[in-house]
Amino acid sequence: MPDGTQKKPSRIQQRNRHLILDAALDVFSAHGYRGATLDQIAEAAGLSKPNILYYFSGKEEIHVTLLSQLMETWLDPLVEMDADGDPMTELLGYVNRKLDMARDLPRQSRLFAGEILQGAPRMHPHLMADLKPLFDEKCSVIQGWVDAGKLAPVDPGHLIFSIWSTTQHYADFDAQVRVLSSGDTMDGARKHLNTLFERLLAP
Amino acid sequence: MPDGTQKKPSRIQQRNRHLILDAALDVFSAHGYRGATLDQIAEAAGLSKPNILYYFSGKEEIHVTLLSQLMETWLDPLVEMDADGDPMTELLGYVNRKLDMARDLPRQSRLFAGEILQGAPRMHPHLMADLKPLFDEKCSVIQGWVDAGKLAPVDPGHLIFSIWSTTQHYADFDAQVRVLSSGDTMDGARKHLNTLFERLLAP
DNA sequence: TCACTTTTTGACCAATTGGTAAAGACACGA
DNA sequence: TCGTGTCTTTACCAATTGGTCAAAAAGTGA
Repeated sequence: MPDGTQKKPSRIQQRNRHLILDAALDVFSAHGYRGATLDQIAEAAGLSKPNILYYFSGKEEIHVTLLSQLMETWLDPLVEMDADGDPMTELLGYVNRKLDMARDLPRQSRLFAGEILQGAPRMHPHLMADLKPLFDEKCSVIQGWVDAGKLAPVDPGHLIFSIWSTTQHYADFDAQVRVLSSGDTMDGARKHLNTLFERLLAP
Repeated sequence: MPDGTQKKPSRIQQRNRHLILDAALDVFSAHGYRGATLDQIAEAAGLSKPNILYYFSGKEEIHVTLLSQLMETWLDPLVEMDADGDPMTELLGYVNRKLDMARDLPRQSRLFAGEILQGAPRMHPHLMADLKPLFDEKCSVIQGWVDAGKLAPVDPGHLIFSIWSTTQHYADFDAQVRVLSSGDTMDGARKHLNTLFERLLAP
């Protein structure tokens, strides 16, 4: 088995681990943890099942690896929100970055949503360790902006929830959105959400 | 087996079908379709597995029954939105009714979310047949309000998406919300969402 | 080329899962 | 009380699933 403690993963190891994780993202995001099978992942990756288990110790390790990687990507746009910038610009920028992610990384969004939906059994520690402190910090920043009169009074926590829910909706509920709307969904969504949060936040 | 074509389901049939559906709602909403097992449902219902299959022809029929029942409940608050009422009152009323549902029926919300998240494999027909016409109708109503100058210009479809996403977020992402907030979440949510939509929609 | 390591595979489990068959327990009107 | 239809259980499948193992194949450096 590939020794995790060694420094240099071979070219082949890098390629195959990447193939597996990408295939697993497809399968897990489409069917959920329990609904995904190693056979499906193996076929999507173009490898045999035992070969997959040569690179990962089991189904759960693949899932956890995916979730860990996801956490970084997920927090990134929020990290970028700058306490010293213009409040409205920063917040609308955050909204638009989240909307970009819903458009460009829908599989990741659905993987995350599925995990939370089922009570975050595998992600709870990550939420506590990584998300919570960042969330609290950014809430303080927003509260500071409100106190300085640069934003209309708003509950920072619920504001962030609103940004998350409205943007991720277009990835997570895509099947529903597609039934109900025709054509240029994302353009309309962007315009609508910018208006929504601008009107909410203008002092 | 209980003949579905007959008029009178016995007292026992009613009770047991109800027991099964309630247990299944627990299990399906917590683990998703594939993640739920008949044994779990049977145990939660306090019946044996073959006994469950005496009342339902299989796992899928239980799920579909649940989804069909859910559709009615789910559309109800939107049906109630009255074209002849005061636009702002009607829309805020809708927001608050959806928030009530997120608070009182989180299992149903999660069952629905899980189904959509996985591409609505079993619900797509229902969405087309029931949800779509209602959605279109209410979009027209809202557009009428906008045209009459009673609301700020807004895209009706995306407005409805925003209402759905922000309210259901508190049920579907409950695990995350609970990590991040303390105590009186629902009260704060209600105040925040009323402000948000009032500010968006005030002409 | 050869020895040695890394990668891949085919054959195989044990456990779980959705589902069945048939016998038994129960309810209830005559 | 009996007989008939409703309900429940015991015992069982066949298929799927996550995972193992030893051996074969493919690289790799000298």
